[in-house]
Amino acid sequence: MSNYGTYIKALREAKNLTLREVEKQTEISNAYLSQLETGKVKQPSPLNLYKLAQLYDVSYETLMEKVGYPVPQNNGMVESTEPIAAHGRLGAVTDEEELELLDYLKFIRNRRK
Amino acid sequence: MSNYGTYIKALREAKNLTLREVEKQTEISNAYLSQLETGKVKQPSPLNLYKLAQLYDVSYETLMEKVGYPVPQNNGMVESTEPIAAHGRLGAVTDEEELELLDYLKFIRNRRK
DNA sequence: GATCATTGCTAGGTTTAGCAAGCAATATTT
DNA sequence: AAATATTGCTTGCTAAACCTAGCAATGATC
Repeated sequence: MSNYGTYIKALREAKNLTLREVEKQTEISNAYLSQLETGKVKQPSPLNLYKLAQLYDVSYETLMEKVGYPVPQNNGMVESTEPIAAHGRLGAVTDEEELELLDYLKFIRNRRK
Repeated sequence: MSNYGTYIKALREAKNLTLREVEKQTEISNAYLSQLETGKVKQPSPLNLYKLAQLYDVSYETLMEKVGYPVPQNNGMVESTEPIAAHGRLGAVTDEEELELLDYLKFIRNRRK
C-alpha cells in the first residue's frame, strides 16, 4: 500500500489550500481530491498527478514514485525499497520526517496572521 | 486522439510476437492487448506501459508520450532569482523557511520516542 | 478434404477512476 | 445567539480499465 494520500494532503495543507481551491486550479473535483487524500484511489491518472505536482511545486516524478508507478530515471517499479528520500538542501529525509516537515511548514506559514 | 495503438502494434509485429506471447511475458491479457492496439483504451496504466516498453525495447517515456501522458522532463532544481531555495518534496520553500526546517529537523532527530 | 491449433478480436462481466450533489461539522458574519 | 458560508467528506452514479470466455478466420497436420 503506497499511502501517497497523506503526502499530497500534507502538501496541500502546507500551502494552506482548501480542497475547493485546489479544485478550481486543477479542475479535479474536491470530492475526488478528498478520495485521493484518504487513500481511496489506487491508480490515479498521470494527468491528475501532473496537475497536482505543478500546483504543489513538487516534481511530477516524485508524485509518480509516491503512487507506485514506474519512474523513468529509476528504471523500474519502486515500492519504496529505499526509506530515504534524497532532498534538496535538507539532506536525506525519511518519509516520516517529510510529513512532519510539511506539517511544520504549515505551522510556520500560519503563525502570523 | 493519440493513436498510440498502431505504434505498439507495429512494435509487436516488428518483434514477431503474437498477442498471446506478449500476454505470457507481460501478464496483460491478449484481449486487452488487442484493445490497446485497436485504439479502444484511452488511458492505459503506466504499469502496463512500462511492461510493454521493456518487452519492446523502447523507453518508458516514449510510450508515455505516445499515449499523451505528461512526461517527466528533467525539471530538477532550476536556478532562479526567486527566493525559492528548494523544489524538493516539500514544495517551494524560501531560504528563510529552509533554515527553520533544518532547525526543526534537528529537533525531530534529537527527541526521544 | 477433414481436423485441430493458432491467430486477432469481440462480448459480457467486475472493478475502479472520477464527478455531481449533498451531508454534518466548523467557521464567519450579522 | 442565529443565520450564513466554508470546510472535508460520503453517497450514488457513469464511464472506462482490464479480465475470462468465446468467436470466426487462418494455418497447419493427417
